[in-house]
Amino acid sequence: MITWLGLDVLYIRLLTTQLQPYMEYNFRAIEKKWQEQWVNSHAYRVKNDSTKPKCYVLDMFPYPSGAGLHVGHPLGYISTDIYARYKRLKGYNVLHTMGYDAFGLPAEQYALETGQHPAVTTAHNIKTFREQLDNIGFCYDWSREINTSDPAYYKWTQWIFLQLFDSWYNRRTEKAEAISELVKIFEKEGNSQHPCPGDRQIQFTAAQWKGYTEAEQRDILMQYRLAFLAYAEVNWCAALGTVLANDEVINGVSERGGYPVVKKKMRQWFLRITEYANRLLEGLETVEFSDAMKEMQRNWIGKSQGAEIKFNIKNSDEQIEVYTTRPDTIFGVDFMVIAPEHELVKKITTPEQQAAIDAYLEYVQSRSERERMSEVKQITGCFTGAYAINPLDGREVPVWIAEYVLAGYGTGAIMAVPCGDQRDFNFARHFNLPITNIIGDAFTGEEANPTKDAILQNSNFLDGIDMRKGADMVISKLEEMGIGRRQINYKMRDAGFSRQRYWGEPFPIIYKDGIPYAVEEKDLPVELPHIENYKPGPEGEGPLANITDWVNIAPGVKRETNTMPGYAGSSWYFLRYMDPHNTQTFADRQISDYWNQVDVYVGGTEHAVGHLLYSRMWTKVLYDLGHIGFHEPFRKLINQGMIQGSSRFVYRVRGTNEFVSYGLKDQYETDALHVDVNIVDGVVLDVEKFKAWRNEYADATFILENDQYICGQEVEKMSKRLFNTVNPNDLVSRYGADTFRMYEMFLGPVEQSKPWDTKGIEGVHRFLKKLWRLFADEQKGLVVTSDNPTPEELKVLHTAINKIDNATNSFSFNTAVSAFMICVNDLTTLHCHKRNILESVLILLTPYAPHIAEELWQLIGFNESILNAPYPVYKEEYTKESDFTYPIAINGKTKTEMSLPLDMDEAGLQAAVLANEQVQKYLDGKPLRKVIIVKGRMINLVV
RNA sequence: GCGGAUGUGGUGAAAUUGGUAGACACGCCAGACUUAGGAUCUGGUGCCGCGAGGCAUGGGGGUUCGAGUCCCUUCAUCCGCACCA
Repeated sequence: MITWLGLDVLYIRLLTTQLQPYMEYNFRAIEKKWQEQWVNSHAYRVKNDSTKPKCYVLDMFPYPSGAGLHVGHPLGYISTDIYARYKRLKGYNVLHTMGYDAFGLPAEQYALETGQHPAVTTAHNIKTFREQLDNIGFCYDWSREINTSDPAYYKWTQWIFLQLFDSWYNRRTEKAEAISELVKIFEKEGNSQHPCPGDRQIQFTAAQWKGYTEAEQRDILMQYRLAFLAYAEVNWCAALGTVLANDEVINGVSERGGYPVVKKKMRQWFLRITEYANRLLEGLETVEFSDAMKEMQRNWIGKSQGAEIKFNIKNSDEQIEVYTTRPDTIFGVDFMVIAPEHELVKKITTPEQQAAIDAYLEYVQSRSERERMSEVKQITGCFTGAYAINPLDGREVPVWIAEYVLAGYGTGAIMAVPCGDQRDFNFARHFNLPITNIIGDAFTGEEANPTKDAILQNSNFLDGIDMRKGADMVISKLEEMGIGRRQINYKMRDAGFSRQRYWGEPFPIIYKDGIPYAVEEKDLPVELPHIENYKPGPEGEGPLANITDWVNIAPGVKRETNTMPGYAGSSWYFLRYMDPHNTQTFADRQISDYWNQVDVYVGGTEHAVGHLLYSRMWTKVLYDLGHIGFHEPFRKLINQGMIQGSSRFVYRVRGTNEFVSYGLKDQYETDALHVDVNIVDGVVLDVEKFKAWRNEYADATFILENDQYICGQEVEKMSKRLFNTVNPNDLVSRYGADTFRMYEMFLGPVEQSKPWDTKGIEGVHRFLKKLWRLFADEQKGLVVTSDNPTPEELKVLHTAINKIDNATNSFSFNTAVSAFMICVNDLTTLHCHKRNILESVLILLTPYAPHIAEELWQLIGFNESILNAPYPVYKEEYTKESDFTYPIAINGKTKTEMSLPLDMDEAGLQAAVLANEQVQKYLDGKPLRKVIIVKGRMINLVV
């Protein structure tokens, strides 16, 4: 009987699907069909010229990691995809592209462990990423795909590096200029007009310049170049024979293996980004970044105004130069602190203190910079035995070294004013140093007071003077005495640009007798040689140093063996998309003039100070040198929030293979173990899948509650290691790309971070099915009519147009999705199947759910793709109301409401409200004190 | 320690300029249809209260006729960092 019926139903189903093959929402078939169609018709090819206005919409391109794409990646990609499609419908020529930031440490690390060449794993990972991206139906112009590890791409990364190498920053014209121009200046007038940014001590006349050897001249030029060589400390791990990133060092030992890590000075490349500090700061005024983002960049650049002051050392010819933002506090200086790395340490330490200083230096050597920054409560330091002399009153104060003063900032030395600076105060307390109070009652003796508004005391000629005024007086006095000067300082440091690694861009630099020269342009790219062994070279050099045939070009001629850091390729990739196949230049000037700035750039905040500052700097350099016509790369920036993982836990009873459900776990001694979120439905574990998940769990037993195993949960970073990653492919195959796209948007504002939760996806899927039913009925087939729409239907449509247009334009995609739902719900209630209404709905929907929109568009008879349809225009006349339901409040609390004409004036409204019985009841005869009427908003009666 | 962000129902969230807090969803409850349903549809759902009503946007204070929104203060959570003088 049951079989009979079942077969019967099946038969009818088959019959109907054969007769009306498209009448149910078969998203799998629809999405596959249109994705193929779009590829075949080159639907997303973009031309570099058009009569339409241009719009450049860009994602931060991904590093193709082995873990593949997780649901966090597409959040930003879907946003830009919607925006790009929206702008296209609005009549723009839209550049929307994707590529891969393919150089990086993980691939090299993997190669070290497995012997697999990074090029091979990278290519494999890119393939995976591409498949995952294609699944979601993005409108990228894939003919413009780029890969930073492709020689055809990094040829131009190297070329731009050479532009930096061949340039200097002219502080007079405030822009980068060719080194050859600088040489002409030196030949004419020496460097008196252009003090050396790398070393202020360097001063010479034209005659002296001409007398220098080539080596000497090039040494000097190196101090001016925007890409330059200098010595800097790196984290050196002797046991691993390699240099480590800060991340890889934990508590002074290597993360891998736990070997000791010390600092080692190495000659490395730097970018002189500090010369651009002020322009990077000013440029922020011209771009649309969030205030938070601008604030972070400003803080990173860290412009401060202050003074440099020289202190003599007692019984010595040496001087300590300090930078301070508070010259007004100079009479409150109770001691000096210099960085342990400071070159003066050797010179001024007294014999009695030598042993203590040596011991302290050894201690500092073991401390990572990160530790020195974050461990504030631990106060350490050591007295050098030397005394500095306050230049204004001759007071002698002890000179200490301490790790809280860093060599890289300012002059690497500070004058300590314990009554005004908390760190100095703590230091003085800890070492029992006397504290001079120069701010009277403002200083309690219990903590420092960094005020700028006190009246100075105990301050010699500044007594009774306001601090702000005092600062100026001190600077003038010091300048007069020739021992100090006003100085603007930036906390940003020059950017380290060398990595002792294999998987990065080789430098286009050769050394002749130790002097660096640029590789000729015609010899670019300097290709990364293929190697079999990824082990580091001698003395911490990169693996390239091992390839002697490659390194040694001729006797006395060697290649640079460092490679460029991860951010090299990403600092200019947005330019390459414009003209990706050009072999003559990185991007044709006419084409980059056409596309100009990226109009909207979307990516995570983690790049706030790295990538975004570097790419802004590179853009400015290329602009200065005349290669492009704009000096800020990104006109508008949207920061997508981080999708966090929502981890699930099972609780194993200690020493057994038995797992106890969350609610009962406290009755046992258990260990919490991460379990793959993909085998958990909500918090309910699929026990069978769990057993199959890993061999060790095959025989697992369970203590259930209500016949279910309930998992614990916690929000953590989404990571393969925590088994909380969700692959978009799984969701796409279950619900379709359109549902997935809309669900990611429906989750909340793009900018907001939130844990991933698949729960609500059903609601979005239901919405699309409901939309489908406005067009087609499984039994009756297509139900769209040509009837004229009613005012009510037009109102629903135009309310939706208005809301969705505005929401899309302002990246408020979550509210747009809800507007779609409201629209479809309303049309369903109205039984509206009219093409006049539905056509517009489909166009509105195209950016969000392009596959279903295109399918229905074709179903209702269009031959042309919906991708180029004209965006509906909102007409206010359809949504206008004549009445408004006023909330009536008494003393600010809403008590009732009244529907009144919108054009009624205030007097009329007041009369109508007071005449209302309900209102009279609430007023209860109390005298009216005030009536507040906001037309079209609310009415408030104050009694 | 510094910098940035975020706190609204059981959950994700919504709320132009200060003007009806909780739209839209998820979940849950009840019901309809159905052999069945992880399908579809209808109704309900912030909290307390039988009710009138009261209370609600992390806590406390303030400005205002009116505050999720503005100001002060405080707590919690997340992210970043180079103790930046």
